[in-house]
Amino acid sequence: MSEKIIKALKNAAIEKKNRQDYFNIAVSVDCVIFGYDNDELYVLLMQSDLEEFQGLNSLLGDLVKPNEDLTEASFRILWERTGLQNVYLEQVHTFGKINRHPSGRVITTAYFSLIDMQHQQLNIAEHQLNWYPVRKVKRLAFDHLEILQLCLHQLQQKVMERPVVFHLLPPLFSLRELQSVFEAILGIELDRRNFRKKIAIKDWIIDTNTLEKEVNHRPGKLYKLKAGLVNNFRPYQ
Amino acid sequence: MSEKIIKALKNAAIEKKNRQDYFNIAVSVDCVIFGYDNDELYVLLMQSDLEEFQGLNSLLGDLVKPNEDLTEASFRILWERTGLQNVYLEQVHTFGKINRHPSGRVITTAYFSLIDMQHQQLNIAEHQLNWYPVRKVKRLAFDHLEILQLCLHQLQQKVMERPVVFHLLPPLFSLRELQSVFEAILGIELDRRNFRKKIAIKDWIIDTNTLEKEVNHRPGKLYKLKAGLVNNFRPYQ
DNA sequence: ATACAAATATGTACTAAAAACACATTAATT
DNA sequence: AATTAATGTGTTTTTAGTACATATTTGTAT
Repeated sequence: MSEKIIKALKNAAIEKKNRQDYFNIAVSVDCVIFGYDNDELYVLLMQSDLEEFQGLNSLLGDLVKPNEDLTEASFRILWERTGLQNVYLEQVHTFGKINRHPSGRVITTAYFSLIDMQHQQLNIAEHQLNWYPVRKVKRLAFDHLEILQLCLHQLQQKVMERPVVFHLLPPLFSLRELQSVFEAILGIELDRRNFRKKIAIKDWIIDTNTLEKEVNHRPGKLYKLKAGLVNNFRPYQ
Repeated sequence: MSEKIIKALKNAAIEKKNRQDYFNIAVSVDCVIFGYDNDELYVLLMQSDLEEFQGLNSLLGDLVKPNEDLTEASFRILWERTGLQNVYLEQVHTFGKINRHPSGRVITTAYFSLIDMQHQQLNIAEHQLNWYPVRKVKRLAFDHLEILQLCLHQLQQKVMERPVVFHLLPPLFSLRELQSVFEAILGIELDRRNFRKKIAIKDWIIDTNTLEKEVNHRPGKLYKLKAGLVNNFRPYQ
């Protein structure tokens, strides 16, 4: 982007008519909010009440405000719709097809977010949000299914390389739970012994010398994430 | 994105005043165009004639038109500025900081592109474009240095996994040239024997049973990319 | 024509990582 | 005390990656 834009913008500031030609694409963000519970990966969706998409669910999204960073907009959405702060967010892709939105030209930047749905208390009811198992989601409004699939794919790519899955778990977790999260995300079964070896090498977690409670079998050791490994947080306010 | 946007858009269509609140972010694309020549990775840059960035170079970019896909916009820029069609393009990231552009709110989606700068004939002169060795680029206008670095990083991540480097080479190339491209992108030296083994396993290239010409030493065999491996092309018109 | 220089071409031994696989241990339940 | 259902750990095998040396081909200089 360069002098061509500069001229366009300066002209736009002067000639109101021209302005319409350059400022007529709306910008939104959409959040794919992943959660994990009981060996299953979930995504948080809302009912679309748009005629065109009657009965379909959609991702949580909103237009970006003029004085708002893209990332800020995503944090705001999470805050407004779920009451959550300090959430892990990662940009994935920007979708820009001309007719992707029935009501006008809207480009959207997709983020995915990982939250501990078991222990974070969400204000789900008041915004008609619900958790759905990712593998059962077959249709969504807009191009949101494509967005969901790409975000899942990106998560799958990343999950063994970077310590991100811990955002889906409570602060203390067993190796069994950790393995289940990986299996839910990757959609495959893993060998327990090899998995533990791999995790040990990564040096992501610390043995807390405490044990699971309230399980009806031999309790597993509880681990926590090593400090200083995660920095992609940002509170909304 | 959902009913909230719908309402906003429908209101916007009716109330002109409101419209300004939603359609006041400009959208641009910026292209990081990589080329390769003589053991060096280059990037195509233009002079910024914006006062704020006097004497600095910038990437090639432009505002996205209301009736234009993001990808189309990138292909258009490449076509308009270089005369090239059938170029490899890949979206990398969208940059949305509020003050990233001195003349107004502009979010930009970055793409990188790989072209064969030795054999494609570019209309470089007429738009004051020049090739610069990537490793020597220390400053750019706007946030373009950050964009360049992220695109390079993404290219580095991708290069061993997917057959993309071939876009930087002519249709026939020697293993020596191929290795040099990898070395230029990754910024490290590779062992010739191990490199060849790795490439052989990937099954990306075919021996054409022809030899290099006009080299003042023993000529190497020429190879070509296997058919059907590349599908991310799109002509602009 | 011969020797030399500069590149291509290729194979093997060693090391590290990944995959396959089995048995002992703990705590709750009966 | 025996049973059940999980946790916890180690070894072998296979695969992939790294380090490394010599023969071959062509052009050039003598």
